[in-house]
Amino acid sequence: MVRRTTIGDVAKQAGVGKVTVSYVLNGRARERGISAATSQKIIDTAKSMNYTPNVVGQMLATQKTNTIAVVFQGVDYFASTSSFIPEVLRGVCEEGVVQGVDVMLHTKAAESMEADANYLASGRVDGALILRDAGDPLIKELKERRFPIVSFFSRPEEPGIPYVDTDNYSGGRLAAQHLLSLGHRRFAVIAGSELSVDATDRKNGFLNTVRAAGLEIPTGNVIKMFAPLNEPERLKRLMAGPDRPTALFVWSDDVAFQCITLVHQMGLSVPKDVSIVGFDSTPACDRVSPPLTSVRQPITTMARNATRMLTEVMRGRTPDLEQIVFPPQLDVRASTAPYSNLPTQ
Amino acid sequence: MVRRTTIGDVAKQAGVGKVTVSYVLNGRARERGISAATSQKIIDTAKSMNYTPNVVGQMLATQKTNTIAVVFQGVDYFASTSSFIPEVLRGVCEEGVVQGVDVMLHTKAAESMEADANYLASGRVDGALILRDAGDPLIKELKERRFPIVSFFSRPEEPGIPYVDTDNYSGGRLAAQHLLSLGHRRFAVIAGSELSVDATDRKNGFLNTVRAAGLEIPTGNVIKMFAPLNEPERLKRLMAGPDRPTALFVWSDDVAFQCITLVHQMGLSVPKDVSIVGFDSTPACDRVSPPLTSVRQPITTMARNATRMLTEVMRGRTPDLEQIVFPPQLDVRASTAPYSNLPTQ
DNA sequence: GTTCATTAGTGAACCGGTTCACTAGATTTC
DNA sequence: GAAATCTAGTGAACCGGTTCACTAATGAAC
Repeated sequence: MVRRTTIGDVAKQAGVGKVTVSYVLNGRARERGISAATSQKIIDTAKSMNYTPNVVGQMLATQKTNTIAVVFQGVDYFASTSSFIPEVLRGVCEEGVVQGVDVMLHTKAAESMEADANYLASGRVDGALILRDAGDPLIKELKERRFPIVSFFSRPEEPGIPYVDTDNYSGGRLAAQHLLSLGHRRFAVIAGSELSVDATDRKNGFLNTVRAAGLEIPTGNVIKMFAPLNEPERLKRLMAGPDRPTALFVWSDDVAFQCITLVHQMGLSVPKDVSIVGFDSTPACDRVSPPLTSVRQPITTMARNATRMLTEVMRGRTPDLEQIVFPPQLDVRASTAPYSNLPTQ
Repeated sequence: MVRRTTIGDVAKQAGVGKVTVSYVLNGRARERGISAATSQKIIDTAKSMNYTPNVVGQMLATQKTNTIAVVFQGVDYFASTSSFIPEVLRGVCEEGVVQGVDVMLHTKAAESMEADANYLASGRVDGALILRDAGDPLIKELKERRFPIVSFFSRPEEPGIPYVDTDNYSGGRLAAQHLLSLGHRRFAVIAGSELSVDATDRKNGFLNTVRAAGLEIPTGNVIKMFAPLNEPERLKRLMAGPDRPTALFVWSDDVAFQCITLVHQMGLSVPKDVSIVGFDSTPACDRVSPPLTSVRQPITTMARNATRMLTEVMRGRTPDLEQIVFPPQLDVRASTAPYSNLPTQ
């Protein structure tokens, strides 16, 4: 990199003080009573010298970086095959452009929570969008340090933290209602981490709705599974049993895709032998076979809202809403069908 | 945000000059002949005051941000349903952690190339990974400004620019050889942008290999298509014709997925009526039906290499290799089958 | 012909660090 | 015992901007 022209160079060239250059280039000429002639001269000089202000200098002086960080649970979040991540990032980036903030990816292999907190609060970013489990200590720590954060796709345990989320409980209920109305009576739930309030809400929404219909789901039919599938055996055993469920509610599309594959491997048919409902309803649902019925959350919109909310918090305004909770919708595709007790022919 | 403790606060508390604090905390105590006692006192004081250096101050003083930007063609890159983007980002982030650099997403709605260049060269990042068409003026401009860049997943037109890419021509050849060996004789190529050297290489590798086998591909059978599919009609018309191709080579998985859907919609079967080969071989290939045969490039590895290369360029070292070109591999899945002239039953 | 207001612009401090050149005292060398 | 070296540490400049408080010159008011 060659040495860049500084504000001082421009000032010298234009024959004014660098203060004046600063005011003019920041559009505060009128307010400071800088004459039109001087303004023009400065603008011309700056242009001819190809001057662009050094952003780091500005950051230090203004104590603002105009940058936000996106913090996921970990780097393996990027390993998912659904388009959840890209859609989140698209929303963040789009709104970031609107709000004039840059987006930084924070995926440090967090040796410690302290390290993460120090990193974020070290002045490099003005705020952070956080996708972490509800009780994550990082959230609490940052709140104590008064560092601006917005939790998204996760309703935090800690009170007083702004967040953007889907009504996951209703999402679980939608899935249950759909499967019940198709005549299903034996269910299994593939649940996510019990640390995630969101995954838990989905599960509970489903379970309670089924119970309200007078049915029971044996505890053995509630299985915890992540992508990449940790222990497919439990699901396999369950699906091989005599009273195997005829319908599965899976906490995420990504895991649902893998369940389809697994069920197919067992020689069962979806949806003839078993109906499957996923969660997220990303475009990938249309590409799998059979296309996956899934509870949709408006990922990009949610990400945009979270970003806007964060910029408001950063600017010291209390946002209009401290929480935004989106209602989910059910996208019915081909992976669910009416219950039939006819065996696969 | 509360006012944070500065290096001056620590110095005062410890009863030393702030210079001393700086040296000690940067591990240069020995080198500067600071006594062990003083060192320890400073370290203890810093810890007890919860001091973490202000990164922006460090950036300004050292003239280094230890941050790199990732620049895609545009924000719509994030709209793809294959896991290309997350895998790229995973590679970049993983290697970023190793190299100690932060990762910034640059997706400004580039009003002008100048604006992009100014943004990147404004001192906020030390270098950039660029995924742009070969002839993109941004690449040329940044090179002229001596701004450190590495092009990845694209072989730039401009000479002297380090890049990491796949041997796309060979990739096209692999696809052709596979389909030829299956007995196919009538092909179509779904090509990407003619501005992309990479997409063009893939196409040419395929076409030339087919020609070398003594076969011709009518120009009408080479169709340009992006995701989301711009004009599916041409492909539809082609597939409805009497001499419809029995094998398709598609420049990207994402578009290939959509081709499968489209072909299915026409009532044709994959691979019985038509074999399809994609490019990238992302994990999503296993989830679609039929699983997509695809030319694999090691996306995450490539991203990691590009990142490491960029940090070397940033640090003024000429990297060991100015270009890294990975050999592609063919992952045969179920979307390709031997040619048969039996109609679908 | 003072006083007051306006216009046009600047000096110096500040943001929070890093680093070079230098010093004061203690010890070693010859 | 004077010079040289070593030890432990610091002052001041610098990175590139922003902003407050102030000034000097001009014109208007009474």
